[in-house]
Amino acid sequence: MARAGLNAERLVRAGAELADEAGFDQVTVSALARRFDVKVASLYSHVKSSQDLRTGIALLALEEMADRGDAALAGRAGKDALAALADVYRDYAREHPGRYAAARLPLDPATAAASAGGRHARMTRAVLRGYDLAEPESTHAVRLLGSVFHGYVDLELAGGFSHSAPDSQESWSRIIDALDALLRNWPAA
Amino acid sequence: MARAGLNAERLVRAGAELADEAGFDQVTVSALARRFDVKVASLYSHVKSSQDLRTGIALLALEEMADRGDAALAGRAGKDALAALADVYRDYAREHPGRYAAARLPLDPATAAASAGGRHARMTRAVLRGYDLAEPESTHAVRLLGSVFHGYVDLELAGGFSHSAPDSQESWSRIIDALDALLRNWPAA
DNA sequence: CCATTTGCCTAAAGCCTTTAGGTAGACGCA
DNA sequence: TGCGTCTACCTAAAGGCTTTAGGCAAATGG
Repeated sequence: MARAGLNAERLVRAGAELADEAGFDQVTVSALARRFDVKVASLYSHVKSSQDLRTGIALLALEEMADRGDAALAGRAGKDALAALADVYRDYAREHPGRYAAARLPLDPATAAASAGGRHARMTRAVLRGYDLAEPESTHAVRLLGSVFHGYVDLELAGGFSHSAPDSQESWSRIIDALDALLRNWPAA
Repeated sequence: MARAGLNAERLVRAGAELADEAGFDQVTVSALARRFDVKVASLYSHVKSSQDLRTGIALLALEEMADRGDAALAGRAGKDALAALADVYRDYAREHPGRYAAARLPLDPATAAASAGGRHARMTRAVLRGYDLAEPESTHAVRLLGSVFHGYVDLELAGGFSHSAPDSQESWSRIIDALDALLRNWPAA
C-alpha cells in the first residue's frame, strides 16, 4: 500500500486548515483521517489524542500571530505601533477564524509556558514603551489592550457588529484612536 | 415506575448548573440524563437536540445577566453606572463560568432577535447617557465597552491574569477608571 | 371509570475516541 | 543485492454521545 506520509506537523497544519474552513470545534481526528483518506486509528501514531491535536493547532496559531506581531512592530512606535499590533490580531482572526479560536484554548501551565504566549505579552509591553506609564499602571494597560483586542475580535467574529452602521472598520479605527488618546492621558491613580 | 417530573425548563436549569460545575463543553444530553437518573432518550421529549439544550442555557444566561444589569443600573449614572454594569458581567462570569461561556454561543438570527441580547445593548447605551457622546461616536463607544467587558472577563476566566502582580481586582478597578476618563474625554474624530 | 395524553423506557443505528495487535513498505547496512 | 529492523498504516473492538422509532404505564379529565 502507498503511504500517505503523515507526521505530527502535517497533521497539525491540516487541522488548522480544517479549523479555518469548518470551525475549530469541527476539528476531530476522524475528520482529519477522512481528509488524508486514511483510517482513523492511523493518526494515533502521530498524535496522542484529539486534545493533543487541538493543542498543536493552538500553539501554531500563537506562534503565527507572534511572528506577524514582531514583523508589524519592527520600526514602529507610539500610535503607529499600537495600530499595527491591533491589526495583527484582527486581521489574523479574520483570515484564520478557526486558528484564532484555537489560540483561545486553555493550555496547561507547562504547555503555556513553552508557548508563544510570552511573546505576546512582550509585544504589548513594547507598544506601551511609546507611552509614559510606570508600573503598576503599565500592567493595567497591558491587560486593557489585551482585553480590547481579544474582546473586539471575538465579538466581531461572532457577528456582533455585522448588520448595523457604522461599519466595523470604522469603529475599529476610532477605538484605536481612543486607546491612543487614553494611553497618552492615563488617569492618575 | 415513578416519574422524574422533567420539563424543558428544569433541564435547561440543570444544564446551566452542570455547565458551571464542569464546563460548558461538558453539557451533554447524556450527562444530564445521568444527573436525573433517567435514560438518555427520555430527554428528547423535552429538548429537541443537544444544540437546543445549549441554546436554552445561553438564553437563560443572557436573561439573567440582563436582569442583574437592570437592577445594577437603577438609580445610577456616570462612572457609578459604568462600574456597576462592568461588575455585573465580571461577577456573573466568576459566579457562573459555564453559563457565561454559554452566553457566547453563536445564535441564529431569529433566536438572537428573541434573546435578551437587545437588552444588553440598551444597558450599555444607558451607561453612555452619562457622557457626552453623539452618534456615531457613541456606537463606537458601545463597541469598545462591550469589547473590554467581554475581553477582560474572558481572559481572566482563562487564567490570564492569575499568577502575577498586580492582582486582577486592582487592574479591573483601574481599567474602569481609565474607561471613565476616556469617555469624559473622547477624542475628536 | 375509562380514554387519552404523555413521561419514560428499550432498541438500534451512526459517529467519534482510543487501545491492541498485525502487515507490509521503507530504510540501513553488510 | 539481500536481510533485518523500523514504522506507517491497517483491522478489530470497546466505550461514549446523539438521535429516531416504537412501546408501556402513569397521570389526567370527562
